[in-house]
Amino acid sequence: MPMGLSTHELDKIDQLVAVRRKIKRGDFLFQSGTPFKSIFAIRTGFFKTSVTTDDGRDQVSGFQMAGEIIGLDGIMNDRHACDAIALEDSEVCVMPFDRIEQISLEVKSLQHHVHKIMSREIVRENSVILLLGSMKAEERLAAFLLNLVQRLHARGFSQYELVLRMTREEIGSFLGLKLETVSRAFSKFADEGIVEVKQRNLKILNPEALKLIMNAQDHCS
Amino acid sequence: MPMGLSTHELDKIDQLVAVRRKIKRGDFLFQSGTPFKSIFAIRTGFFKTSVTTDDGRDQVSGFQMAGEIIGLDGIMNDRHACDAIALEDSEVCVMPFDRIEQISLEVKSLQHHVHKIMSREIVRENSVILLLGSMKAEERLAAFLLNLVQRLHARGFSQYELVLRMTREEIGSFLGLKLETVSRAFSKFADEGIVEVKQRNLKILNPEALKLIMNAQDHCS
DNA sequence: CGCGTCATTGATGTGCATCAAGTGGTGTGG
DNA sequence: CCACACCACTTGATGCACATCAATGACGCG
Repeated sequence: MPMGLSTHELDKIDQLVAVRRKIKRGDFLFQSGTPFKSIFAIRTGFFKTSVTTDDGRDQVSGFQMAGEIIGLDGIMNDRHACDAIALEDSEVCVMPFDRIEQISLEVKSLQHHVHKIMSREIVRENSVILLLGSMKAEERLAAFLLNLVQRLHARGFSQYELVLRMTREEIGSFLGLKLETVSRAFSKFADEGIVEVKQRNLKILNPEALKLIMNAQDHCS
Repeated sequence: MPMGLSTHELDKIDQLVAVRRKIKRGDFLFQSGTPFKSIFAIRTGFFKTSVTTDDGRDQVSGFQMAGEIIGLDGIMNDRHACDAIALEDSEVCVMPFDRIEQISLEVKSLQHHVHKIMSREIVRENSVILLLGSMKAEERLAAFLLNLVQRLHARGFSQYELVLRMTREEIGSFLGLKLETVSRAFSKFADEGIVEVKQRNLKILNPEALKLIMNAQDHCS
């Protein structure tokens, strides 16, 4: 959250985060097509967002953890453009977007903060596009794991150990791969001593090797 | 641009678009890593944006035409996160972002407009992610062509004819395919009488067929 | 006119999807 | 507390879509 605010400004911002909401594992935080009112700051838990085509194909477009913001896609059109589903019991701060805009008129740093958050989402999606468009299966998984552990580490968790909150199928959907391919890549990494996989518990033994794999850069023009 | 403004508000907004800049074909509008100051509204011309990994891989992340906004990725970090290159001689309105934020504090509708534009970019990227993650070559090309012609049509151009401003390789890069695959897909569409391709001039003879191809939905789970 | 760039088309290879069988962990009801 | 069913996962065998390699053709520009 933005720094260097007066107490008056802080009061304003407090009004935003007044309402909280608990979401059970497997439940929707919001669904594509439903009216957009608020964005959400994840307090605890873990979510996935997924987009759907007219013809029923769908794909995981991101995983979100505590401290991250979800729902920005709804601003345009006043309707949510993706589904958000809790992968574990979670709690979010409900932040009505019209309130945010109103307070942003008075608190300049909040306005800028909102812009940064939206820009960050654009940049994040850019890197997903890059991943999907130009990386091979193992490179994708390596990039995914490094990204995940880096975000967890920034939140005070271990730099090497993590619990995957999603299934292999959901990882595959996010990475544009089939679950079998994800599974095989995990096994290969494990064989090579790069990671230790026990169910959804993962230990990264050799992060440097993962970075090398991610940057294979051999083939693609 | 936002509607229903007072003349005073319009004056404010006029201050934004005072500066224009011409970009020659092949030149950068901005480069990844350079300081971010402004976003740009394309007045005339055509651009591509491309993202790059540390190891030198790069990919086209979008094509932008007149009336579209470019540069939103730079807000976070105050550095551009992608390259923007003109595919033909172009002209843009330079809109200093700090000015936008300043005026947004006074003109509520402008603030909301900015949010919508950023949200639209997020939604657009979501659909690119969906395309890259779950569609086959011909489906991708069909979706690409339909999207392109739809945007051109919204700008008063033909619903069926267009000139491709980019090479096959750039299309391929955007779609996560090799140029040969793009070329073959074009030839296949032409054989089937769905389109007429003469170099970069394209005529869509059967838009419905393209929509069907895009929504093939047969295989993928 | 000749060269460079872009595009087409064919032949071959390969990475991942698909299909299929089997394992292990978890939760439920007897 | 155990038996059963279910689901997530692993692993192997096979096939196919697209990449890769290579040769040729069509523009456009100096």
